[in-house]
Formats: sequence, C-alpha cells, structure tokens
Amino acid sequence: MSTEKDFVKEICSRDVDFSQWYIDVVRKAELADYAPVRGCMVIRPYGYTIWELVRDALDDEIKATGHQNAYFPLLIPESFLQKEADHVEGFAPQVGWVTAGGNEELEERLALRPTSEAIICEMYSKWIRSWRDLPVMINQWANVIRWEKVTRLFLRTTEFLWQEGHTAHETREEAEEEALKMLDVYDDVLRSVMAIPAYKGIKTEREKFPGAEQTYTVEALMPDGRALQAGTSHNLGQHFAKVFNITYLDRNDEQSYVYQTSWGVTTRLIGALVMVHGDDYGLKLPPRCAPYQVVIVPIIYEESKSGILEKCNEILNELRGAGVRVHLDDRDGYTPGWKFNEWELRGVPLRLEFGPKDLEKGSVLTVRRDTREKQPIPLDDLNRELGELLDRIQVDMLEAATKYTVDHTTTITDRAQFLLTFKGRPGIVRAPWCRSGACEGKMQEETGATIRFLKLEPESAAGEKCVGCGEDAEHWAYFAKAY
RNA sequence: CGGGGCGUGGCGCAGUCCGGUAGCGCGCUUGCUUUGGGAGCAAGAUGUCGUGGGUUCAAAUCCCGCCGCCCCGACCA
Repeated sequence: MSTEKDFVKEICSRDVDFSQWYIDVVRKAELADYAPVRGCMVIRPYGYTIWELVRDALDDEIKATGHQNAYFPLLIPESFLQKEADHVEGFAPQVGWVTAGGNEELEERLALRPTSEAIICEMYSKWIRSWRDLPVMINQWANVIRWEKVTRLFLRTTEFLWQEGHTAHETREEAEEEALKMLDVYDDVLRSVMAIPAYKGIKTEREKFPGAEQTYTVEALMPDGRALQAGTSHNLGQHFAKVFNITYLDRNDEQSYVYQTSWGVTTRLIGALVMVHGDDYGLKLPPRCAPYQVVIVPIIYEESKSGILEKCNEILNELRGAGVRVHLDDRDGYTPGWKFNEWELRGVPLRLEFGPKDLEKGSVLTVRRDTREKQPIPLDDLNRELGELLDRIQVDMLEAATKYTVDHTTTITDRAQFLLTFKGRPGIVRAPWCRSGACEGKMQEETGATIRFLKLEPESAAGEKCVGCGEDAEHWAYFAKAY
C-alpha cells in the first residue's frame, strides 16, 4: 500500500516548488488555461463560476452601500489619458494601443483601458452641475488590459476582469469615508466569502496609486511568505477633478471641485484563493465560493446499483431544494477512488459517499475537504447537518488561514536582524520606519521587500530606530516581499 | 528587460553528446470483467519532433535566427 500522497500524481508538491504547484492546481482543477496570446488566459467554467460567486456577493455589497452599476467604453482617446501627468506616467509602460480601424490608420490612437479614471472623469465633468447631483456613486464590472512583462495565471495577466468603483463627493471627509467604507466591504467579502484574512492598511507615497492622494489596501499573506494586494481603495482628493474640470455649483453658490474615490478588486482574488487554502491534494474551496459545495459519489455494485442511484438522486434533489450547490457524480467507468481524488483536486468542500452499507443504515458518509474528516450522518437529518457542516468548514478555513497569517507576522526592531530575516521568506515583518521614501527604497534594494502598508491608524514607533537608516523612527511599517 | 532552464501523440518523459525510417508510461476509443481512496484483460487510434532557414545522400539529433513556456531578479492589481 502506498502513502496517500502518491495518489496525487498530477500536481507538484507545494513544498517542492510552490510556483509549479500553483500552476498545476489552476490547470488541473480546470480553473484556467493559457490562451494563444502571450500573457492571456481563458477562465474556464469552473474557475469562472468561482468568480461569479465572489462577484455576485461583492456586487450585492456594492449595491447595498448605495452604488449603481454602469458601463464605460474599452477604448480611451490618448489625449484623455494624458490629462493627468502622474497617471499617464504610472501607466504608460503598460498601455496597449489601437492604431487602426479596418484598413485606416486612426488620427488619434486609442488606449485599451488600463483603468477607467480618464474616461469616467470626462463623463463626470459633463454630468455634475450642482451639489444636488452629488454624490455620484458608480461601479463598473469590466475587463482591462495592461501590457505586463511577466505574467502568471490569475495573479498577473495581460487582460483581467475587475470591478472599479468611481465616486464623486462634496467634501474631503465624505470621500475619505467612502474610500474606507469600501475597504471594509472588501475585507468583509474576503473573509466571509473567500475565507481569506487580510490586513487593512495605508500605502506609502511610493506604493500608492498614480494620481491618488491616499491609497488603502487589503493585503493578504500567501503561504510562500509573500504578500498579495487583494484590493485597493483610493481617496483621489480633487486631483482628477482639477485635471478633468469636474466642477459644480456648491451650497454656497460657488464653483467647487468634487472630491473623488476609486476602488477595485480583480480576478487576482482567484489566485489568492488557490494559494491561501490549497494543499498537496489540490484546490480547497470554502463553501461560500465553491461551484459545488457538495459532491455525491455513489458506491455502485451491480446488484444494488438501481437502489443506490435512486437514493442518490433523492438526496440530490433534497439538497438542491434546500439551496445547496450539489453535484451527483454518476459517471460510469470511473471508480469511486478515482472520483474522490478528482473532486479533492477540484476543491469541493464536502463529499458524500453513499453505498449499500449506508443504504442499510439509513445514513450517508460525509468527508470534509479541509480536514479530511469522515463522519456518517443520518439521512433523516441530512439538510440540517449538512448546512451546519458547511458553515463550520467556512469558519474553520478562515480560522486556519488567520492563524497562518498571525503566526507569520513578526516584529523586528534590529536592522541587522531585519536584513538577515529577508534572506528567507519570513512573511510579514513589522518594523520601525522613519517615513522617508529614500529609506524605503533602500530597504527594497537591500532586501527585495517593500512596505506593504501602515496600519489605518499608523502605530507610533517613538523610541525605536528606523530599520533603514538608524535614525528615530516614526511609525511601525509592515514589510514583505510582494506579488 | 537581464540571468538560468525547457519545447518530441492530450499529459509526463526517453531518444540529441556520437545524424541512419520516432519510442515508453499515463490518458483516449471499443468490448468484457470490475467499483467503500486513482481497477484488470484484450483490441485500437493519435506525431509536419515549437518555428524559419542552413549543412548533409540522410536532421528530433549538427549550425544560425525567431517564437513560446517556466524559474530567479528590476516594474505592477
């Protein structure tokens, strides 16, 4: 008898080569595949369903917080993009261009949107006339194009799907409140739907969005010790309003510029989901974003086949009726063992095994994907027990991921030790910082790590010395190597 | 964009050094037996060896160019 691990022949072990493991899982679980164009991928039905579940949950939250969806065009005239200097400079190397329509060269080339600030601000300047028009709270679900040099499935692709919210307000305070509110929404969806724990924080000057006044982030730690920005929310101040001339007559009968925000999350979240929860058996999905929450595997012997299948279909219909996303794997020609491995690889949170023994006992065997724990439950009680079990899996997965994140967040005050620590993959390191950008750059050169965030209320590091320069530190910063 | 590695049936690889009619395992198709953790037997199908050129009687193999993928570094969600 071989060890259990030998069953997973198709994917690289996570400890052997994390990157290879990630790619294997994404492809073998049929989340995505490479497309013919460099850096582009096809999101396959199983992966897209996960995206739909996350998207729908987030969309509900976006609407519940007073926003409406709209759609702006993919093509942006070059002159629009160039209105905001920092913005252009930030995105210039990554913009794809349309230079011809049919056989005719265009007079002005058109950018494939890398983000929609330019086109949306242009429209806002037309639409906003009075303080009575404010706030404007619009979100769009769209694709964007960024010509990346190095791409990885879901984590960084030339084209990706995202949601971008763009709001305009009367006051700085209102914009600030909005930016922070949406950060909370992201944090909440990450935790409650994807079971991904994240730190909410502020980006430094160097790391913030081109053209933003303040950038907020939800930052999650991956099992290879690198941090991943899972979502961003920007307080844009009046920067874009001034450039795009978004003015209105305010309550004092004077022309004023609006205050704006923008915020977004992308299909990168799927990459985070794979990494945070997956193991050597493959994908591991939390119930709330699993295409199938439950898979039923019938154990078929010739003499009892029809009875087993009949009962399995009853179970299927009962669970479906209760709103569970459930699948009955009644394929011929695959052994139960084969199916067990396949559905584990694809991350289904809960498996039900049903065979002659269970029929006799009036129960069904449940097997959790996260803990691999097996437990028979009586058929009479199926609905209630399964609901509880799925809830528990969701909670336990968040807890496990949270424990990992906390365990791999360490505080270091000594410069030498700081440098040494980043020779490895220490996860997130909390260290004192003097707040100078030069120092930040130097640390990046020395360690490869960047400041991922400061706490929303930056923690005073009075009395400590900056790990970069040794001068008096101001605040605690959170360093990590990043995706 | 720099450094390294790899491109051979769907997948994983051997063959390349030393040129001589392309192979293995898995998967796939059909049939029978099977089915509680990746079943067995039998019969089958599947390749312009990434691509373009060159050398040669002869190229997966030697030479040059290009493309793609992966890993490690600089930029980004």
